Amino acid sequence: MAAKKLTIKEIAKLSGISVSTVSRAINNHYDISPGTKRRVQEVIDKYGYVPNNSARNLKLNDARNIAVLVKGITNPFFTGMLKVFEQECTSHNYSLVLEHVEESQDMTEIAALLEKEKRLNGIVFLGGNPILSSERLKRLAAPYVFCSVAVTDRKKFSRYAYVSIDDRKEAEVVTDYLIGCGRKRIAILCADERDISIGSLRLEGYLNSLKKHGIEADPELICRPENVEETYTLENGYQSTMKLVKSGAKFDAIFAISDSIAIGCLRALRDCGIEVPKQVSVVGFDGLPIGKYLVPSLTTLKQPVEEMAEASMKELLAMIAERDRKEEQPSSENKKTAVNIRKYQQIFSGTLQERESCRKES
Amino acid sequence: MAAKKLTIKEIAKLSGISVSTVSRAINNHYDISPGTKRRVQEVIDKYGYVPNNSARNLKLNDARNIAVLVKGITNPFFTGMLKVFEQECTSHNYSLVLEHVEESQDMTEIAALLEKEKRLNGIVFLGGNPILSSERLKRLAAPYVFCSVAVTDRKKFSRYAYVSIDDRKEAEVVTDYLIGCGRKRIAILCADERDISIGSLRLEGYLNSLKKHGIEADPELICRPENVEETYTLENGYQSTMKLVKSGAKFDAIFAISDSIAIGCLRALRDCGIEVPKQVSVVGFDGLPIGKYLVPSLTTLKQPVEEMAEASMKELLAMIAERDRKEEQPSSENKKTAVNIRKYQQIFSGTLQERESCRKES
DNA sequence: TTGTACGCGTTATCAC
DNA sequence: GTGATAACGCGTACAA
Repeated sequence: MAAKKLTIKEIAKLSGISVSTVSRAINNHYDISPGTKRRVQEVIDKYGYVPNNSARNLKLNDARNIAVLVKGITNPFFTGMLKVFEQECTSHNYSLVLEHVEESQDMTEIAALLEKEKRLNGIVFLGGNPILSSERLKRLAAPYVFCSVAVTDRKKFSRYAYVSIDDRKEAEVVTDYLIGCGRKRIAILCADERDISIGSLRLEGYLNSLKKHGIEADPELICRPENVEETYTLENGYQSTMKLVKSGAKFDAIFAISDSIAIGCLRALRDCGIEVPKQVSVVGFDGLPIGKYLVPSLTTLKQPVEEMAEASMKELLAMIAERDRKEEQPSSENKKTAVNIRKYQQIFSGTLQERESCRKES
Repeated sequence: MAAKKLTIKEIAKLSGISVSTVSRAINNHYDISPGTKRRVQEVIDKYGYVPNNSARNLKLNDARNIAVLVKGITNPFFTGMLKVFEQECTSHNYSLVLEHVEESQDMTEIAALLEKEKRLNGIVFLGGNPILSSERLKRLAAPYVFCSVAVTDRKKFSRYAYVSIDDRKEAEVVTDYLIGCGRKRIAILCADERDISIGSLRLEGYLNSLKKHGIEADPELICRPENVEETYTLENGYQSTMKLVKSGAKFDAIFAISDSIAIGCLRALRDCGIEVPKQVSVVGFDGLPIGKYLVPSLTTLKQPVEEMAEASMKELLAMIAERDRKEEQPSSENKKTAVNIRKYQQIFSGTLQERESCRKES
């Protein structure tokens, strides 16, 4: 009755075989006879033995852990990615360590701690701003990849692997589109002034487009959240729009820098008796699945989330493999510098999905 | 330059103090002088030492891991909970191991493997159906709690800790409400016939309500998904509604058993030129934040997601603490049976949120 | 208050 | 092809 802990030693005893042979059987070593292997397997199955990962990790110095550090876990934009990360980890026999990072926290700091604590094999930085302590980053032993982090300055990122879209360009596409639809007074629901992440990039794209078309940017139409905890939320979209309407500013289109903001915006316009797209066109950003089902359905710039998540994982796994290879045959070169050497950088393209919230007639 | 691995031994050497004392310093033992403790801390800070968790786990036989097994990770209903789980884990110094379980997979099977592999301290079963291999469940050494799992049969669950709502009752509340609004021909967008989870419970609640009010259930109005991979999705709501409308059946209200389904439904009605709530009232279930912002805003039954997640974690942590206590002072009783002995079971109440998608006039 | 020595469960290296 | 044993990094009983 005493629930004796099942260890490899126990299994060895029960099967009348030495621990080393049992270990060989478990790990599919080449130098083991099919017969003994089968015998060991039978005992293992019978008692339901599962090796202790902690011991294994300690010995192998490999925990097979991949961490995903995400800023804003409730952001639906990340939800679709999370599933991909989880699947990729599982299929490659890694565990996914999910860590939510507060808005105010430094991702690199948490990563540094986590890396040592959990012996991470790799790290995905998901979302957030590009305030990177390159000092700390340099010290990370594990390969890492930035996914959907605002690449404000490519030079600054030149040493890192990242997967993202070109926020500036895509925001310009969106604005171009609105202008092409005949809109002249385009408001933007953007981020806080202190934002130095995708918020500022998308604003830049908007401004670039206006400039290109000879339209002067009107400060009245640049709406920033006030006293709002989180930018990319329904509530912020609602409040910002309300404020815009109440300001009395004239506008015939609104560019919301995320779909969540756009959805809140649509509701606010409705509450103000403003018809979409008859009086005002609205465009979102992200391409959340729900956009298609809204009334009116939401014109938006779709990001290829699954593909981006897949690309991130693929690259991370490749970097991990590369590093393992390097470590096996240590050459004269310094290992440290070789870790993130691939510098894989992929900018995905978004696609504008034209739907009801935007009217084309000028 | 050689990146020597930082171990407790290294720190000991660098600070001229023995390993055990360093260990004591790290773990805040009582029997250490403030002076040496400070000295050790300085060295640790200087070199950025972080203890190796694998070794620690192996020694303590405690990995401080809590696993969340979730069926349908992309379901927005779970997203809000995930954040709470993550926060609770972090604040109690546990790591969250997130594991997505495929629709067809057996959660208990995965739990059994994961438990041994990761030396889990506790398990949260999130969502999914109540097909439980009680044999396997009994074998789980770690405490576990079911969160938002359909409690079809309280007797069957009497031995487990769970947190949920009374799906049957709440669905009845929803249907009662529609009837109270003067609706007589109420369609339900429900789950597949094989469903034995919340889908069937909510259908039961619907049927109970009709019966109570002397309304005969019309098979034409019970809409089940066809060839749909996932039930609780926007697309399923859309398709089911389209089929209902095309069937020619007459109805003046629709009860969608989840908000996602309801949102798809609203869009389908719109595409069919059916006005909500003028011609048809629509009610959802779950209380997703987005419901408030839809046009029309969605009447729905709100589940207290955060509270439910908090309650689940609180209970799980309590069970873990209890078990630790028991193990320290092993009495005559069998440990095994004591593990999940608390049997904490909490049924939360939902709240009906009345909004635009439902009209009250009869 | 501090140091020494052992063991946690596993894998790899070496004999046989 | 198989078995004995050292080592991974840490915490702790025990000795000092």
